Formats: sequence, C-alpha cells, structure tokens
Amino acid sequence: MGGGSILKPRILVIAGPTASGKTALGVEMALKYNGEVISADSMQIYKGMDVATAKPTTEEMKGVPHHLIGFLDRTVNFSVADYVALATEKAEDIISRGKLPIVVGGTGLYISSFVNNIQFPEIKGDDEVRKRLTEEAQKFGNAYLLEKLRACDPETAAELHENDLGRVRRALEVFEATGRKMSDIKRESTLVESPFEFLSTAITYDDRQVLYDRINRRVDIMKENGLVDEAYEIYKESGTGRTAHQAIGCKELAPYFENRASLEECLDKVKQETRRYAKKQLTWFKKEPYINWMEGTKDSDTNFFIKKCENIIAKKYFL
RNA sequence: GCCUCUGUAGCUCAGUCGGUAGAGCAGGGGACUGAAAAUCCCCGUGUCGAUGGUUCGAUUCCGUCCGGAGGCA
Repeated sequence: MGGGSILKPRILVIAGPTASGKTALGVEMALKYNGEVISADSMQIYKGMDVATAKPTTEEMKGVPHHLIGFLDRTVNFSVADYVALATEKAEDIISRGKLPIVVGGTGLYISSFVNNIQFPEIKGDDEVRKRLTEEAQKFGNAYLLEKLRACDPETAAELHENDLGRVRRALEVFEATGRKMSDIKRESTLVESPFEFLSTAITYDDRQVLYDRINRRVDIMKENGLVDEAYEIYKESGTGRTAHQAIGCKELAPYFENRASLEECLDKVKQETRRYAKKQLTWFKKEPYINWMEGTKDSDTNFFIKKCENIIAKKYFL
C-alpha cells in the first residue's frame, strides 16, 4: 500500500478543529514549500461571512494563493461531491504549475472524501422525493420509513437510527432512483485509487480547555471585527439558501436582532456552539487512520507546529 | 430585632409520608458517502449547607449555627 506510488503528485493536508491554528500553519508551509492553499471548509466557500467563518485576510495570506474561498453565492447549495470535483481540479492545476497543493480546513467529510477519492453516484438530492418521504415519515412515523428502507436495503437500515431522517431518506432516494442499495454504492465508492499521494496532518491540543480558550478569545475578536453587522446582513436574507445560513456566528445572533436576548447572551451562544463544533470535528478526525497528529500545548505557537509538520514530512519521506 | 421562605449534580430545580436521590440545561463519548459550522445516537454519585439530637437507620424529623430571599417593625 502506498509504496509504489512514487510517481503520484503530492498533496499536503492540514486538518484540525476550528481556532486550532490551521490557517497560519498552512500559509507558512506554502511559503516554505512553494505551495498554494486549497480550503476544505464548507462555509468559507461562500461570499461574505468573512468574519464569522474566520477567512484568512489578505495580510494573513502573505501572498500565498488561496482557492475555494468566497467563490459561491450564498443562495447556492453545495455538496461533498461538488467539493471533491473542485478540489481535484484545483489540485491538478496547482501541480501543473509545479507547485504543492496544501489542503487546509476543518470539514472532515470534505477532507476524507477527497483523500479517499470517493466516487459519488450521479444521484443528486431530489427535493421532490425528499418532500414526499418527509411527509410519509410525518404520517406513519420515523420507524415506518426505516422499515421501508430495511425492506430494500437491510444493511444500511441496520446502521441507521430511525430518527436519522436525513440518511434514511437519502438511502431510500438512492434506491428509488437507481434500484441500487446505498450499502453497495458505498462499497464501490472507495475502489478507485486516488491520483494523488496525500500526507495528512492535523492539529490538536493536549488539553481540551486550551482549544476552548482559543475559541472564546477568537469570538471576542470577531466581535471587534464587526461580526454583529455582518451577521445582520445575513439575517436579513434568511430563507434563501440552505447551507450558508447554518454558519455558526450568524444564526446564534438572530434572537438579539429580534430583541429576544441580549447581545452578550448570543455571543456566549456563539462560543458554546463553536466549542461543540470543535469537539465534533475532533471526533471525526480521531477515527481517520491516515492522520498524523501534531499535538500542541497552551504555549505552542505557529513555529511549534511548523516544526512538527516538517518532522512528519521528513519521517514520511514526503518531499 | 422579630417572622416567613430557602440552601440537593457546574447551573435551574424535583424528590425521599425516615431505608444515602432525579429531570432539564451545561458537559463528555460516538456515528457520519450529494444540507456536514448540518443531522442523529448514547452517558446522571452528588460531603442532599454545617453541627448536635431522636432513631436500628437522617438528606428527609427536632435544636443550634452559617449562607441567601422576602415581610413586619
């Protein structure tokens, strides 16, 4: 495994929870190794929301080109499949110019799908079918829908909880559209070897509290940088576009705009949701076998992680 | 100063007609293949304010003390 892949072009991955220091590390590694950054962030893809999604500023980018940031209108919906296609395209382009692609981001699904070269079936989400299945669930109960799935795809049904409507629905949707089982499609989706050789790293901290302190501090800074005004712009257009409006830092401020809560309460909520998000990101990355961890402490700065990252690169004979 | 209420999990509070206690929130763990910053699942021991007394046994009853809230002077 992997040994005979000397000819494959390389891609460096820097993952980790929010506020862990990925952005700065990515830029520094790009400067050192003649790289360009490909963001792997489900919210930074959108235009606007610059403060809430902690997009790198022009100064922070230090002249390093960044891709897949702020290129989509907020009304547009996006999916993992779109991400893998675009990231592949960008990576090929960067490589063709003789540079190193560096994937930097915290959306675990995007990263693992790209790294594992997941082949997504040509079955897009169908709002009509979803609506119908949702109504069925409301009428006959979630258990009914899961039983319906069990009848056509027992393997997938066994892995899902009846309340996990989104996944039960999608599995049924796939079966209705193609007559194929989601479980089979998933198996086949991993069979095509990636054209790239990845080296994946992720930042973590020895103490969860260190990360939480960083998050709390960052939300305070976001407020200074105009988070509230930015969130209000997005609040005003609520309802258009599914994904963009789910961003943490926007939806939590709605009660403030509606005079149902104080600004301080809402900002505390932003911090809390961000901490929960970071925890879920860690849960995701922990299970990924391909990750090389870089563990920091409360005193670790960007230089510390640069060294960690260089050590991993050297140890793996990556570059 | 007197009277009443109150002190139980990090927070808000249930409860035990005396057999050492349980919800919500917070927090922790996990899942994740076209909405993923989303969605879903699982997890509750704490000197029951302190100290004496009654009792086989007290967080529960009684006394005293210490915190908190309110009322009367």
